[in-house]
Amino acid sequence: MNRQKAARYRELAAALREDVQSGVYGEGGRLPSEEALAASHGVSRGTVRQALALLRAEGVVTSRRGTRRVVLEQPRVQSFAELSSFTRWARSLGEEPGGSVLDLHWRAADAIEADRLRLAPGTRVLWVLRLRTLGGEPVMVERTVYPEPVGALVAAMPADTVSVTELLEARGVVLADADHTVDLALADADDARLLDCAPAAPLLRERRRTSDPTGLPVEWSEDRYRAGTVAFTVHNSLATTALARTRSEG
Amino acid sequence: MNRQKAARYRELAAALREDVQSGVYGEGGRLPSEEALAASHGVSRGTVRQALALLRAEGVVTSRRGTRRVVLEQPRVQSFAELSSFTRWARSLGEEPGGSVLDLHWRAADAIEADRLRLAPGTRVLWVLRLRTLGGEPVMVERTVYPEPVGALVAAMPADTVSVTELLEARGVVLADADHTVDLALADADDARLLDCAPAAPLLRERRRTSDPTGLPVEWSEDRYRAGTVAFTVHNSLATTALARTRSEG
DNA sequence: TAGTGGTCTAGACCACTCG
DNA sequence: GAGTGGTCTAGACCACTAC
Repeated sequence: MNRQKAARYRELAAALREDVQSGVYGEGGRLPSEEALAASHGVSRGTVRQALALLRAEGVVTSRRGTRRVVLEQPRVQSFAELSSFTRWARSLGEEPGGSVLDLHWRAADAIEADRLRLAPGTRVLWVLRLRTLGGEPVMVERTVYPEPVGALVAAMPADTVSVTELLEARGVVLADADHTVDLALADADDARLLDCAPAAPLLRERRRTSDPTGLPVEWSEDRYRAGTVAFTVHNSLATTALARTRSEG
Repeated sequence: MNRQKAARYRELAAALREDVQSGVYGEGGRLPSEEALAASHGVSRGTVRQALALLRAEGVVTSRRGTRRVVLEQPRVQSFAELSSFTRWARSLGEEPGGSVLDLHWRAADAIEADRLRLAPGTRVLWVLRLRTLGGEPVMVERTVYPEPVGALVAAMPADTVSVTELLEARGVVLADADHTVDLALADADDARLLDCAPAAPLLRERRRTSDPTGLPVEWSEDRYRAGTVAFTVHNSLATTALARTRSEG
């Protein structure tokens, strides 16, 4: 099928991640030197460094010239896959994701949509309105726009499709990049009705454009979360950054 | 002073970033091959790859096996330094940052603060309340807690210090990692008074812990932005992620 | 001063894209 | 099949930390 062997450095990163998380070195403890890791895992120092760079980006370890790497507090990290898919995210939380398509139709892209999807205004796009639930409770209203080829795939999906993202991937659509903007919005009439909140109630809004490996936009979405249901967390460092979405602490 | 020569790959990244942004390759255009860049800049391919990895993380270019790298839409990227400092961020926007310390005192850390700063509960910490303005308009209320050594530096600062972060850095405090959580909060009485909004008005909340290169927490802060003034944006890809804060469009 | 991570090189092979 | 980026190696030197 679609299998391929993982790179050595990814395997190594996974192994080290597990060691760290099972407390082999202890929080605040020190990792072995790169040289030592290279020897003990039978790879070159370069490969060890690639693996450690991943852990660094995830906020699992620090790194500083002159000293061994230090184990940080356990971060909550999500893979790109979990971020792209509400369904995957919910499952990784151990919650039951649900959702229903409330509206779906083709229409001409307005100026904003065209800009976001890098299309000419007026190009045909598929517009979809979905309600997302977590354990049966309504949590988020999702308004998504798909360009022509992807939209056709979405439109052809059964009405009760649980995860659009997963099905798209099964159809060969590859998601590689996403731009998220998080801010605040007020519930409109639809939001209020669907999320069971007051009109003009504050919602956490995430707008997102996802692209394939070519840089071609695959979807543009505006998601509105009921207050207190989610928070977005980002770990960032001098070198790199990692995004996650969490269940709000309330 | 504190100067040091930048690494070759960072210089190269800066040069390429500039080329891309000045449209040398055009949006959607293709970069020269790694081999070609190595030759033309007189470095090895490894160094070129380090430089390109930076641009990849920033969302400036894509990368895919088998094809030249493609120029993406211009992303708004912020350095870690701009994210750590309200003042630097404001300046990079061309806006005039302002701020005033409204309250500042030593006290015993409560359970939450102790946890966030990885201290024992009851440890002495410095608590600071600040109002931040952009072009004279109140924009954000900042409640920050500093552990002992850093707190002493902050407490010793002149009351009209513009940028606490910059002054801390000048005093030798190095910021290396930050964890951000973005969600929604409702204005309490203080917020409402300071931000000139209604009590219980929705605000965009950012909670942040910043650490030094050792992994030792340096500050913990809860910032509340008036609705419509800022948004947080994140670019993330299969490999990496980059965070930014933007002036809200609304 | 010894040990460590950061940078850089030179070369190799592989997996993938595209004409 | 030619060209490209992804992975991996082996070795070198440097900057910094900590003793």
